[in-house]
Amino acid sequence: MDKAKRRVQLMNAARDVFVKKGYHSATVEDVVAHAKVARGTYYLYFEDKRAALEAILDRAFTRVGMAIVRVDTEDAARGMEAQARENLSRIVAVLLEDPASTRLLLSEGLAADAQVDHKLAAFYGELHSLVVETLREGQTLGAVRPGSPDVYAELVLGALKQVLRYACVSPNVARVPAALCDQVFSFFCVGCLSFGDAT
Amino acid sequence: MDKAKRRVQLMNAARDVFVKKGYHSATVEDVVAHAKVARGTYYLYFEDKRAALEAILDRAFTRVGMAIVRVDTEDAARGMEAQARENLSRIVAVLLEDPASTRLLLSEGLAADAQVDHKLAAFYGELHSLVVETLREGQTLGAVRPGSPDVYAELVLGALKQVLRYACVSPNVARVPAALCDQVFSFFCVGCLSFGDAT
DNA sequence: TCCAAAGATGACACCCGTGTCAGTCACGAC
DNA sequence: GTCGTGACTGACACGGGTGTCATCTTTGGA
Repeated sequence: MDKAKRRVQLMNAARDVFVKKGYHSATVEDVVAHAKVARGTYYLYFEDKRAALEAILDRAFTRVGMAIVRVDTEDAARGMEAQARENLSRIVAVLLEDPASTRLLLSEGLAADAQVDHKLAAFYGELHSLVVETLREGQTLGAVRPGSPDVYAELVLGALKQVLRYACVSPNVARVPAALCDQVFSFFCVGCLSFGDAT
Repeated sequence: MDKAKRRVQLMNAARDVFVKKGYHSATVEDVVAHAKVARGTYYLYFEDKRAALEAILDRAFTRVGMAIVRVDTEDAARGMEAQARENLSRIVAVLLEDPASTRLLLSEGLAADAQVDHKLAAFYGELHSLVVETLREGQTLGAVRPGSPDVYAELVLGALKQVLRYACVSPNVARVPAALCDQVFSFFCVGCLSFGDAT
């Protein structure tokens, strides 16, 4: 088995173990047991326990990054709404492809190692900025309602994160990603309450 | 200093330390140092490290629980919209009162101890059920748009959690809770995108 | 003033996970 | 066949955090 393969094998074992037991309760011993490999082997591929988690997250970052395409306001052929909608389904599709990694990606907070937390925070920070910028632009074009873009960004990202976490945990929801995306998108467009316009 | 006071003192010290260093990197030593007390004293008030976190969360659960008032569909004097809005501001107010505890409450996931995670999951599970039930009732009354109540519940809770986490971390946003609540409520009512109705 | 009881202390022993490293194994080259 | 290289192994030593407990301190009642 070549080096890259083994590394991936260890990453996937780590991913599964981390999801199952939680990063902290999981031991390197658990990981190598799951990968059917000796403890020493792990350290040939990763510096320490954290390194595997970082590798898993980096892989997830890359995947998500590739799924995001900036909305082109000039492209008349594909309306902004359609582009936004497609972005959403692409992102959802990518994240549901590997639910275990997604769960790790979404377990932000006081969770893991300080260094990893920092990395996650940076990722979400960039995401936040991207969304804020997009929303701001949308506001000048009248496609986004007035209001603080920062707050909107948190609302949108939070809703999305939570629903994806939910979908990754109870996979029956994830059976029909299209339906999920539709409801999420409609939620962003018209909310869920039908009281009069509540500005 | 009486027993109850000291217990609260230790809880608050633990809360601050846990938020600052993260639950796992924080040691009991850190907690007692912050509380200006000896290590042994801690164990007079809590069985182990986890117990303090559990106590903090229990306190937070209670506070949130008291802030939630079931919407009375019969009460003509106070419309449902007003009641919902008041619920929102009450909850936000309570959570912003003690940002540190709130951050711990919101750090769901693969984070802390398995037992604590279980407790948190149960709390959010109940919250989810409550929201789902409310939304379902709202749908029969035409106050909630059609769509899966489960998905709506996750979207609403996720958005709320994220925006509150944000407010607890960067307190400048929390300066005007009323404005925050307004934007959140409007988000739930009409979304943030103003494309045509996107069902 | 003295004593008892409750509260507080911190040195200590234990545990458990980590990371290392000297040795084994498998495989391809000659 | 045998030699060399690179992957793999797992026993071991180390470190750091936990929880305990024998001892000290404080308080308040007699």
